[in-house]
Amino acid sequence: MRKNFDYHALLGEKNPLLQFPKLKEAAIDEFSRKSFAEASLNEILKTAGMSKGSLYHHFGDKFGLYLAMLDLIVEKKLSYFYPLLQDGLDTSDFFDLLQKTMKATMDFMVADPRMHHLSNRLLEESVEFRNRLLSFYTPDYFQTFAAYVRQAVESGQIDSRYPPEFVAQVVEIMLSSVHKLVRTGEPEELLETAAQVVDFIKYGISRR
Amino acid sequence: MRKNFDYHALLGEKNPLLQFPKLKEAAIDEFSRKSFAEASLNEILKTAGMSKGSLYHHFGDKFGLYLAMLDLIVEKKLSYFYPLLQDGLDTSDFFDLLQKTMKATMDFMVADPRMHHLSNRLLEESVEFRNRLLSFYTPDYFQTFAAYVRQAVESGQIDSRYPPEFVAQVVEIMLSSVHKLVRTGEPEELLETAAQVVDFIKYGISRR
DNA sequence: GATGGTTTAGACCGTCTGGTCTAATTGGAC
DNA sequence: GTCCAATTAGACCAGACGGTCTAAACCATC
Repeated sequence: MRKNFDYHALLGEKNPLLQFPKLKEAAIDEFSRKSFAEASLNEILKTAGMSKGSLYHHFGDKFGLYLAMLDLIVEKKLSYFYPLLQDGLDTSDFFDLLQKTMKATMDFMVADPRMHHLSNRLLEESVEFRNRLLSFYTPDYFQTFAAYVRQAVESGQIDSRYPPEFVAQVVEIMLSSVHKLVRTGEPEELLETAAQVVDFIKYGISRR
Repeated sequence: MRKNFDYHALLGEKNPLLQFPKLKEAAIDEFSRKSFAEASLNEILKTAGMSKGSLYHHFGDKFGLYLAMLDLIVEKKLSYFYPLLQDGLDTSDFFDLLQKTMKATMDFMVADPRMHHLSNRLLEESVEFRNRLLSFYTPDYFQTFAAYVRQAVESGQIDSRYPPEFVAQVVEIMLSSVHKLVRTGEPEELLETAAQVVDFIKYGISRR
């Protein structure tokens, strides 16, 4: 934790990473392959052709670089979901919402698998590390499916024999595992697989 | 890679780790919390109260220790599945097999969550590392569900609209995610959750 | 051109890493 | 007790790590 450095200045439009494209790429590359502790700052700097002085001047420390990078990724990921919310989405049709979310998640994953990997890798970091990152965002910034699931149970779309938390977990497991289900990444495959996954979540695999 | 050291001697009944219970515990602890590269050998040694000389004498290097530990874990995990195979299991009933596998996986996870974590963490290691480990086992040692799935598709238990590989992947995703679905770990909860998961995989979550 | 803040370069620091090596200790065979 | 191999202890090594710091370079303003 560096003194006299305001990490908040790294977020949003003034994110200094926007001015260092090579650093951004090098960071995403390294942090998607290794955990935060395992990733080598020296390696990132070498790849990006940046000096240590510059990095510490702009980002404070290793954590600052990670935070700045994550902010860009989060923004990128959200950009895949904004269209959904604008297109007059009917959030009362749970499975339609699920299918669109699944497709958006796959699009994001295919567009840059490194970012998808990085998101999943973050979930494996220590609680302290994740909490420290979360402290820079408002609590409801990352809303999960839990709310919609509860709604869908009440409206009778989801069978009430399952506890809502169970369903929410299952949905999140499938969303974070899309990379294991997509093969080529071609647009038509994504559409088909997204439909298939939702179909599976909806009706299961037994013969019908 | 250490010269003149036979890693194969670490496996099976003569696994030297069996003679160093504290080392075994320390290793499982560290390797379940950190990746192979991230884990600290010095920390393990300190915790186990063992000297560096001893470790390198018995295990060759860090990799040897990991291999020996993994061998014990694999054996432990298999011990949860042997009973299934012996009890005159009807492998033609896919969903019965699935439920028993699910329950065994949960039992294993609850008995020692560190081992379950470690198995999952291994899947995140580099391909080289995993291949190096796999080279010490016969190819069919870790059989997946793929064969049974294909069988179940042919016998009409699984809907043929899904590609068998898709179903196999989905099953493996759920099996590796049991820790996200089990809460207390009490025996009755495990039974219920195992049934619930299989029910979900079979029929989905839609109202019926 | 002079001034002064911003940015960059990279030598350097203490710490930790996995691994090596040698000397001391242990323990069974005779 | 003697011998010798197996085992243990831990000092030591080179290299990598994140981070600090100072001096140079840059650049806008006048």
